[in-house]
Amino acid sequence: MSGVEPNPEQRDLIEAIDGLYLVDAGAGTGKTFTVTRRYANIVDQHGIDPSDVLLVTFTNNAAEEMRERIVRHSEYGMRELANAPIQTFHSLAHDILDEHGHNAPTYLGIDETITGSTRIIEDDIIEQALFREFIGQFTDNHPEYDEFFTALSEATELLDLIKELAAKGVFPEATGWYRDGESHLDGDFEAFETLFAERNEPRNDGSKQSKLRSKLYRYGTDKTYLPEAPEKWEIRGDGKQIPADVAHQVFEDDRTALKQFVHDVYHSYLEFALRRNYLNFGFLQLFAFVLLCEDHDLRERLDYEYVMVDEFQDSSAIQFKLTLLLAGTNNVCVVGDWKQSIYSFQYADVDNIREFDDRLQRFAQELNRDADRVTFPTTPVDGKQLTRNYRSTQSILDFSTHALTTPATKSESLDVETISEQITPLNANTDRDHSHIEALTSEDEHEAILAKIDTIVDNDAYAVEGDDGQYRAPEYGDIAVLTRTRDFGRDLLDTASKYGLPMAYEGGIEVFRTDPAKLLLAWLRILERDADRGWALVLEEAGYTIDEANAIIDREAYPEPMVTFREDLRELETFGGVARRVFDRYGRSGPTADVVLDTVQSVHGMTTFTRGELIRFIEEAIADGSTHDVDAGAGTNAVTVQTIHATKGLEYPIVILANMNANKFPSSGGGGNDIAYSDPIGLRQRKVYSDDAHGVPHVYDNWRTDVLNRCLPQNYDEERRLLYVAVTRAESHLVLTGGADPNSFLEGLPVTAEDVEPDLSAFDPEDDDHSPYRIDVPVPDGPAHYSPHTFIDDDVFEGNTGGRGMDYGSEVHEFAERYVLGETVEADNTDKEHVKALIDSLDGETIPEIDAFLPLPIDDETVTIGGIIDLLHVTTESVEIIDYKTDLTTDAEDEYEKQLSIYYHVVADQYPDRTVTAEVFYTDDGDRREINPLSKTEIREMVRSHGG
DNA sequence: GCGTATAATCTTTTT
DNA sequence: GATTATACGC
Repeated sequence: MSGVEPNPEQRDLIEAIDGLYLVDAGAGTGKTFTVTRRYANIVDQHGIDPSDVLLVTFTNNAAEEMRERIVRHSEYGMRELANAPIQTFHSLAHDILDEHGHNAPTYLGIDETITGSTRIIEDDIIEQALFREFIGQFTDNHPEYDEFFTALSEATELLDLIKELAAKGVFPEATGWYRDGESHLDGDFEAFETLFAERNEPRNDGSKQSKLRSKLYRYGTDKTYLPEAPEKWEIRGDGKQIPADVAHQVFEDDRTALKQFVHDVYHSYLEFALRRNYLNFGFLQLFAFVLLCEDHDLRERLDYEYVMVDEFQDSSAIQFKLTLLLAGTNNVCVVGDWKQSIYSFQYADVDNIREFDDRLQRFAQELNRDADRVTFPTTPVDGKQLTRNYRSTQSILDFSTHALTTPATKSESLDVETISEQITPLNANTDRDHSHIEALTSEDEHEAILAKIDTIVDNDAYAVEGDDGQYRAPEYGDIAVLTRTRDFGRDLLDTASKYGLPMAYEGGIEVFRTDPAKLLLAWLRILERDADRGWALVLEEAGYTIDEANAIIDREAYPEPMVTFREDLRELETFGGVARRVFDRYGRSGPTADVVLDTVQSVHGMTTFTRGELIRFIEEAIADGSTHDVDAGAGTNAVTVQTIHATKGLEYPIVILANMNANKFPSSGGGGNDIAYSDPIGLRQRKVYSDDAHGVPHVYDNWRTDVLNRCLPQNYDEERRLLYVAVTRAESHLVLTGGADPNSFLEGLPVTAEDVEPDLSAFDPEDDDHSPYRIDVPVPDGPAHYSPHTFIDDDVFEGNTGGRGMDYGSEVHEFAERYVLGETVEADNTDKEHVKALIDSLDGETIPEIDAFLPLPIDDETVTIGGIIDLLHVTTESVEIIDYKTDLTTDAEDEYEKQLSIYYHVVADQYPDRTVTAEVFYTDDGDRREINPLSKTEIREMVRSHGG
């Protein structure tokens, strides 16, 4: 990070506060620093107050960081800035609607209102579930649209389309489209024709057919077209190009019915959402835009004296327009870096920054068509640059520019010169440049990465700069592995844990693909119809072999405790309750389980799902791989694994860019939607429903859309920008890795990949996660209602410490725990020696200090009794519960069995397949005594008689 | 050696 | 759906 004093470029921007600015701020150039100082400079002016200055960021975290840093450098304190408009577009839109948006929907002919209780749906899969419910109603009410639904493979495609239209500013009114929305749906023939002509140019000086003609080779293959569709030879022509008039033929199509259909779905869904009292992120911006557009008084009241937008390359069309509506003067400053625009799937439009001037004029004109909405002059736009990079060495910066000019496929040709001209070169702030920029490939890429990490850690050749400016050998925490896909990261994490290398995954994970979710799904399936698939997983989890499980399922002779558990679950009224009980039983109380629980509970809260529908919901969530953020609780010194998208804005001394493999990065393909939209071609349907000559319904493919799709060039620019983002995270060293089939990025970048055979002999795979003895015992979700000690007669302990002091017991217990964990501890008294001898004598696995609890239905309530098991001795056949008794009481098993019975049932319920025993271990004389566990009924009696 | 036709193989990111 | 590898013809 830059020092306390801004450099001249930064100072220039900090001081230029009046007027329109487009700032090209490359990676690591101290953007946040400069923006916060500029903000401080603006509010330090006489007569300007934080409420006059809008500062937009794209994440809430970024907003908070900005706020904190401004506090440090302006005369304002946190309290004064707490309500200042430093926020995301979404939260700003939310605030505006909250305060003034009650009737905003009426501008679109919707009678519903937005209230303080209108919720914001953040979870995609929940919105999808609601949307399916909506579509169910819609199809019932609109049989006239049946043919569109017949041609649609998945209803939620319509939701994606609606979100895209909302992000581009295309909204429906009661009848027709808001403002000039419809023109977007009709596309732009001229723009299309340009693309078409480009794609249709013959190659190799006219000797080779055009790309377009080559692509149309498969026209009609595996397709059914209506009879009036042209033949393949008519479309392709007989020369090197396809006939020019094909452009007209495919573009001109009657889209009236399709537009009407999309309009009605869109408008009804807006009504549905408001009726159900929710909005998604896109609708938030939609209504804020409409409100600011229509309510001139409000717009003038709300507008800001100064507007700054950070990370402008991440903005969508609607956000650009919102910026214009919110600016009261031309004191508008947008800051960003087109090279880091990687969020197009979130409707970010890189041309907002790359073609800033054009868009500014066009949007302002559009908005001013019927009223003066953009009241300030939109020229001149002053360009500024930040070119001093405080993050990386010069060799990494030089390397990074190649990322933007490397072909993504073997055949892609790029205009390297034109691209290079658009890149503002960055200069490293440091003269030191000892960077390793390396590449490797290996059949076993995961192992090769681990071996590489092992080479790097503690190696002075890969020295990194410490906090004190001194160079030191790297540690695990200095390294980040970045990947294109989550899957690769997760697999790598598994491999790392196998070899005991500290590694943590940060970012969203596919929560529903995790263990807790699968267990929940299994039990829901069992509840629903004793489904074999459910039992199979539950039995496997309990340690049954596949053969044993199959036998049990065939005979429907399910283990007693499991049947009891199933009946317990039946009693529960909510899905959240079922989920909680399942997670409790399996001791899944981590953050992942929490997220699953939250999601299930909110599904229950927002929808009217039956159990069957919930099962389908989870199945779909698994299939979708929908993700949620989970707090992974990363270790202090561990290698970070992230997707490239998740790593934006961060930096690491050493970056390993992994999974540089064909078909992975960049990924190829991507299926077509049944209803698609793009700027030049507008709204299109890919399939058309029609009756054939015999009156039998058939779905036909739309030949026009088939040709149109092939006219749109495949564009890998964003993949290159992703590559660029990954490379520019590195401060000092960079390693690129690939597998057996490396991609063309790895082959095209100026670095030679060495093929390696990973040597992992240095690793000691302790592998305790994969022990055959592994056992998980349920841990309490909160404080237990009772400790087992409650039931033990106090007289047993009375005066039996033998003068050794009250802490003696804890000392022995602690010794035992540490000894089991393999720490070096000294047995300095006879009790400890006895404990040591005991532990040494046990084969299999020993697990110390395990929380255990037993939920026990008693009368109308569930009483939970919980405690800590001192030691579990586990083999593949048996589990032995051992409780150390350090007091001098002997022959007290009758009392101790009350305590150990609790533990016994917890473990026995969990592992019906193993022989479970419980015993006390008198540490004073090393005597072991097995107890006879009380039955659950006896325990119930015990609790009742105790007054519980 | 070059161009065209055909078959085989892969298919994501998240505020 | 798109790329790449391969077969085949000129």
